[in-house]
Amino acid sequence: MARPSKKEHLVETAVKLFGRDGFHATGIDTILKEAGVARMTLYKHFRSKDELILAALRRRDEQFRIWFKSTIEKSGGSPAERLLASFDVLGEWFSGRAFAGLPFTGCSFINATAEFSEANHPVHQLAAEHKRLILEYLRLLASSAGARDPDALAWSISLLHEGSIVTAQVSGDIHAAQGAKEIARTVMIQHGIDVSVESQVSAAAC
Amino acid sequence: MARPSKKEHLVETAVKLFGRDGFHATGIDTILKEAGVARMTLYKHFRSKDELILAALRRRDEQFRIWFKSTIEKSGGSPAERLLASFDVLGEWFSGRAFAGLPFTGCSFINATAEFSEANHPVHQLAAEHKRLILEYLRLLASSAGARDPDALAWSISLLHEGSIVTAQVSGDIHAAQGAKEIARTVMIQHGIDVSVESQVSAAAC
DNA sequence: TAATATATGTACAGAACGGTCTATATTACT
DNA sequence: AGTAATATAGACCGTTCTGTACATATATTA
Repeated sequence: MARPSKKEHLVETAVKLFGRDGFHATGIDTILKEAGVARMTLYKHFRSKDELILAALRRRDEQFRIWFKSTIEKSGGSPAERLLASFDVLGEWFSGRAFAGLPFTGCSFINATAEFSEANHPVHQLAAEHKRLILEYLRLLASSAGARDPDALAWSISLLHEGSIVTAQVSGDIHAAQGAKEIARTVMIQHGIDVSVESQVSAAAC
Repeated sequence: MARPSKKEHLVETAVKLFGRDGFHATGIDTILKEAGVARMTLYKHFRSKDELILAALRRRDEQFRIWFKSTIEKSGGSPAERLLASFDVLGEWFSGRAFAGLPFTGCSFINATAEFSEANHPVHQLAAEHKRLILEYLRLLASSAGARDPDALAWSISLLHEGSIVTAQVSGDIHAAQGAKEIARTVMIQHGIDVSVESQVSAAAC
């Protein structure tokens, strides 16, 4: 039965509830009830709750990175402009307008390391891998943008991302993304990239 | 009994275990056993686990801010140099050399908002207040340093702090603090503050 | 010494936890 | 149509969870 859905729906429900309430606070029963899936169906597909957590995070990684990249690409600017646009995309996320209107509750991977602090734990490692993949994408943009040191620039942008995520999460700061964007602009100039407002305006005018 | 106050010891044990394993994953019994305190002693002092969580976070807030400020002051430089020194202090924290050698497991307040995402929840509000108090201190330094816009500079430094904390936590990046410090230097220059290496060297030579 | 807090161990309540088992229903394939 | 595989609901298991009850013990202070 239901080849096209039950497992998927289960994982997506898990993504939502783990993201909102955390991993330890969210019980199996809650997920099953919300998803409308039988108990044994879960244990047919996953050995344990931990495996469901891993599956949910893998799904979230895929979902987030696809959304993140494609939304940046949609802005359609130069690589340098895309680096800056990444902060606008974060701002969309913080506002709750992305991801089916679900309220922003921070980055699930940062949150995961909060609950699984051991670096060796599969959940923690998955979180680290997620950040690595995002960093890789930023490195590509930094390189294309002609940065003197693409690794260093990508790393800095990533750090600004994390800072804005946490600032929005903890302090509810609406402008966390825009503030971080201004810092990014300064950093990019330091890396020999032209990010003058004029170049952006002219690009938008094209 | 208990001149070294059982209550104090209980709260400090709670700080340690909540910080390491998270709030929901840490049971009352674990804390009681580790602290060597009887069950009823806990419930004499606190109405519930939630109240113990709040007490632990209040203690952590006090402990951390005192350590943070005093360690910065010890560096003894100008306000501008202290803003930069804050990143060295974070680096000490990340390395695990601070706080009785307990391994770094991220910021307990960021972690708290991960487990209590509702902005109205007392735990979340306490976390926000902690960040506010740190920001206030940074504002003081930024102002003393002669920043053109002390609020904006303090906010930026705070964001860089958060970014380095999360980068160290998730990716185990040893150099997160030093990297953030370099960005901070750039930002401070942008705010009209002299942070040339020469001024630091000469200050150190005095 | 007597009075007063405070801390103790243990047992227990009631709910929720992760995970298993079974018996039934539904599907896909021959 | 018949068969084999799989999804279903829900009872059930042992454990752990927070929080309570009670009777005892210890330490300060008057």
